Amino acid sequence: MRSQSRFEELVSRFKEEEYRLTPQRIAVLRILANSDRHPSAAQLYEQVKDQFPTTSLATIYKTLYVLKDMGEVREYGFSDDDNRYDAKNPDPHPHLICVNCQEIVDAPIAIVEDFAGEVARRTGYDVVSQRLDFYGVCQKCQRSDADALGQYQGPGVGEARRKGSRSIDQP
Amino acid sequence: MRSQSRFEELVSRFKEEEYRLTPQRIAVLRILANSDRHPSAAQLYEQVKDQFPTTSLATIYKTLYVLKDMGEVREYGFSDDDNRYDAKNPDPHPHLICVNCQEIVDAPIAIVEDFAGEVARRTGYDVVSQRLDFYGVCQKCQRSDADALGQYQGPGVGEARRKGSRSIDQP
DNA sequence: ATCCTATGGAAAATGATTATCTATAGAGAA
DNA sequence: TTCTCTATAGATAATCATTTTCCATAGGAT
Repeated sequence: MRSQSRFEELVSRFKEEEYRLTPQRIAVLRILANSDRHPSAAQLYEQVKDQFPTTSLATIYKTLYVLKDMGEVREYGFSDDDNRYDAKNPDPHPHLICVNCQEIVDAPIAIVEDFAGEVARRTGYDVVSQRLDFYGVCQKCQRSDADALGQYQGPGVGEARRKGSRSIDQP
Repeated sequence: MRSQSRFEELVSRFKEEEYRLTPQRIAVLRILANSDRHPSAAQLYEQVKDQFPTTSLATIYKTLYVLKDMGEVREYGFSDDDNRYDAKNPDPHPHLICVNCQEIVDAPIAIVEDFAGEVARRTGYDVVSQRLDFYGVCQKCQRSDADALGQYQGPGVGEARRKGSRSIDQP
């Protein structure tokens, strides 16, 4: 399957760049390669701890640092929540973020390149990357929590949340 | 002019919602209404301090909290830098971010709605908001620093920066 | 003027991320 | 295998943006 090959790809990149492959790192790579949920460092930590109870958060961050350094992971910052990481597909691509269940999934949209080109043409910018996030209510939440949208009051409205409150901002 | 009326609009909103208009808050509102550079809290603080030397950062954050609560400011988070605020136009709209001089300006693009509609149609999401950031080299930097692009090595590549290092990530 | 409450300011608290330090594990050479 | 050497893991402290607390005071209404 594809995610398996992505894992092997990451392993190869580590060897290429002459980074050591430790069990903890392999665990992180495996989770990242198989996760399409864009986990946070803390979430990665929780999962790795199941296999290696003595692992520390620092190890997670160090591994992510290496991956960033190689360009194999993409880091997404949110104003109210901790960073999320996408190593399954580190190239920029649009995301869908559910304002109800907080899930982040990839948006199967290809028009992005045209859009970036249009921006470049109109502004004179040399566009090299992009970030496209769409906030909304996913289909599952539309069914199970029919008034989720009714409670939404517009961008930036509502209770402000602390940095560590495990929720995504900017609806 | 338009920015002046935006300032008055913010003042009216404060009165509407029965928030008190203190000199410090007025200073923050004035800066935000006139700034198209999406300042950080620290940058706002520096400017307000010129007029009110005893102002504290907490006051800035409290004022921003009120504005967020009213939906009159939009908060943008980056993984390596502090949050930026846009109260001039709090509705979601695309931004251009120069990877060289770090300036953030609005992208004069209207197609966004079509794009969001397309996403909604294809994914079944109830899209309520969006965030569109385009990273590139602005025209000024293309002229003054011709090899800025040559040094760019792709998304997520390069030195990782500390949270407080005054630079925007995710090129 | 008086009272009441929201606000400003200072300082402490919080929490994500990064840096430091040391013991150890990995990889290669003998 | 055994020995070296260096990179890494883990624990802990440090950093820094952001939030909270606490109290004196300013704003607005009566």
